[in-house]
Amino acid sequence: MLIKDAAAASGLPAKTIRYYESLGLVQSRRADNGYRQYGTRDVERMQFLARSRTLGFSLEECRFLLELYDDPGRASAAVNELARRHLNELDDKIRELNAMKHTLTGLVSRCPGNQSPDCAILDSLAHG
Amino acid sequence: MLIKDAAAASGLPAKTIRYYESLGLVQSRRADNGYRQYGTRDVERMQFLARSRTLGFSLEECRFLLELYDDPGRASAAVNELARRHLNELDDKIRELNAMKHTLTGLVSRCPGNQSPDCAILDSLAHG
DNA sequence: GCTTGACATTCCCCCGGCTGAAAGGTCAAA
DNA sequence: TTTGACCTTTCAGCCGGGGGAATGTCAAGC
Repeated sequence: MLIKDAAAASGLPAKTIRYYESLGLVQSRRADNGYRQYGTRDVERMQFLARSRTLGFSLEECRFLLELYDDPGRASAAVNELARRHLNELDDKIRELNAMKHTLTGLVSRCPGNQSPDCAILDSLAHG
Repeated sequence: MLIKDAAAASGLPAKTIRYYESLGLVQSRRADNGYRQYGTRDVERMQFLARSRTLGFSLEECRFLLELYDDPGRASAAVNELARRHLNELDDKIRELNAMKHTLTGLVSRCPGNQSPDCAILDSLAHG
């Protein structure tokens, strides 16, 4: 299977697959012409990465998750711990975005949005 | 006022002030020795930028907001429109993070987190 | 007068996670 | 044989800065 088909099968762009290979997250055999060759196993690894990224894990976290996946002697506690840490980061980001949203929503409601220059948003940005 | 004091007064790191200057978001006079000199006006501009960034606006959006702020002939509609667009982006990001959170929360609750290798999180990453 | 330390300057590299472009090699079909 | 769709590598850039090197400036203390 060539990279384009692996990309279609995994959902990762071909460019991203090459990038992940440069980071050692994916391996590839090479055909005689130098083209990368992938099998089912490789595509599954890419899907694992794609799903991990969808959940917001960093590439280093993905690397760790793959290592755990490959290790039959793993303790699920290690996975659980990583996931909980990540959940906390997600909560932090969600809180931060909600704070932005609530502040901005209030400001937008007090900005007339017409042809006059008076604007609560600019006033707030300028003077706190 | 030297850059360190402007940093303390505005909340922006000195390094960030120089970076914003390189982007044309902030100006500076120079003393004879080449040091940047800032006045109240400059610090207010930095605070404007700091607050805009706190609300999640990109630097290009900040540039636009500053242009509007400087333009006495502005229509508040332009500000309102930008703010609403940004609110939509915030909503999109919040939704995305919440989707991650909900999926991951479910997986974490089904991962024992003990010494056994069986783990719903890894299972889900591996097989969807 | 001299040293010390805290400022300041410019410069370029690094982070994450890609994405695009350039310049070329390979291969099947028309 | 030529086209076009693949493939390869390498380099550069995006955003929003941060780190650190090498060097300049200046006030305070001895």
